[in-house]
Amino acid sequence: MINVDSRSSKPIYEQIIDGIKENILKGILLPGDKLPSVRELSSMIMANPNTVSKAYQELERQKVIETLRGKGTFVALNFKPKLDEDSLKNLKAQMKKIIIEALYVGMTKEEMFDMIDKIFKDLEVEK
Amino acid sequence: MINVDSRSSKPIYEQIIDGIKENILKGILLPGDKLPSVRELSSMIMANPNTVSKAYQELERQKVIETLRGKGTFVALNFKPKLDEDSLKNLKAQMKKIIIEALYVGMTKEEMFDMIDKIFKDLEVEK
Amino acid sequence: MINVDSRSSKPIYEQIIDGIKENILKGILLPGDKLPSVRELSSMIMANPNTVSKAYQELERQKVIETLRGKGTFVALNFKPKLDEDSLKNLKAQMKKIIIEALYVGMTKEEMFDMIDKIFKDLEVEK
Amino acid sequence: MINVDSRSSKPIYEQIIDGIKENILKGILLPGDKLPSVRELSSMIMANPNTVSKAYQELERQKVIETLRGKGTFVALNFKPKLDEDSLKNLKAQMKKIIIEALYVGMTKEEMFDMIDKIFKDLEVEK
DNA sequence: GTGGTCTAGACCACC
DNA sequence: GTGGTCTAGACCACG
Repeated sequence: MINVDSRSSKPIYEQIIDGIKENILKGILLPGDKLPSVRELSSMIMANPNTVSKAYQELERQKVIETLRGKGTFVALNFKPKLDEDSLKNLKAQMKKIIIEALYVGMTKEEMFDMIDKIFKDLEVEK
Repeated sequence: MINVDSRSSKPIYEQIIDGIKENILKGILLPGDKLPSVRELSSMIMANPNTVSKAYQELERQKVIETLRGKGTFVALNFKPKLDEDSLKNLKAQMKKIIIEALYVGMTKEEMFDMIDKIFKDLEVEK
Repeated sequence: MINVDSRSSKPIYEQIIDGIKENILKGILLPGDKLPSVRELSSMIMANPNTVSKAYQELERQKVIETLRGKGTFVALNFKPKLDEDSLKNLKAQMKKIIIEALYVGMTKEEMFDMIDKIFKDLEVEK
Repeated sequence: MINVDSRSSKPIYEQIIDGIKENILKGILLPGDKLPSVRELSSMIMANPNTVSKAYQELERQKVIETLRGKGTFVALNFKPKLDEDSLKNLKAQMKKIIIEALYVGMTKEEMFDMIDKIFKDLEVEK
């Protein structure tokens, strides 16, 4: 379900966060679904429990998941996206960087849009 | 010319690398142009010479710039982008992450394409 | 295991790189083996941690070693040599220089081939 | 006659030294031949006179060339190669490094010997 | 514990 | 003047 690559330069806790968000977007995880416990997930992906815990905490901070004390962790029921200026600016900066990199390895604008289209299709597989 | 934010979580040397690449793409820096010396740039942006040096060395490794022995550092004359598989995969992964983030703050596909268009226009200012 | 001569004109970080590559070729270091940590190696060879770090980063860039986040640095499992034109040209230039030097101190072609054979034997000690 | 690449990481004065030695080995320059003056050569190869001067001094130290005061610089008449232990050790170390590099970009022993043969043929063109 | 980044300040080779 | 290397010592993110 979640792929974690300890060789990647991306921190493992970030990989977990992104993996869970991706599963929610794809509809594999639905609002109200129970997530594996910290211990379960940490043994599934061979990671340190502290690392999984950090990811869950961050997801909870972002209100993507909810912890019900004693019952476990669940995909939030009423997640409302909020588009604040800061995150928009941030996204734009990151996107800009990627575009510059892409131009520098020789990709054209068309190839980039194709790539993005593919990513969108990939995300809608299960919806 | 190059803006560096020492409070950003992005390493300073990366900001330098990205800034220079951006200036080249925009046509502000042309092939053959001399870059400020390590010491000059380091004092311009209030950073340590070693930090600037690291950025220059990485840019040279990528063949974006060239150093002429004892004369200084210059924008490479014949930069040839080469699209290797690794960097492509990497780009796609980063793009995916950003798209997921964008969807999570409520952006639509159209808004994303708009944003990308704006970035492209921004990069062509001087071309 | 790794000999470093601080009086040599060859930079220390290069000596580290070459030493590790040699140990891998000889089979003293096997794929997956853990390398000493930056701090360990730096104290072993009486060098600054930054110097060792630089060597490790260059080896990682060449995909000779891999770092696992927070766990340490390891000999890469699946190293695939790739023969690009640049490095080939470079090798030939270096080889030419050495041959010229050798002829200048009076070595014959045969003596050179003998020397090379010896080097090959030396590298296969543990294989 | 002598090719100098200011982009190369090899110091220019070394390129001059190697270039002259190569020309002598090839027979393009014969014992007793006059070399261009420092000023002539420096303007021919677009280098700083000091750099050419340094190269000539080093060649003279190695007894490869001789300076006759007021007359100019000449290829030495009676150059005798001397194979001392130090330079042999040095050559072997350099050769070892190159061989390791070559193995690391995937060359086989045969390909290396082929490469060396080609270099020898190249050096004997004019003999 | 691990490696990654940065600073301050030094020395060197090269041009 | 230029960049390249090294040291000493600090701080941080990550697991």
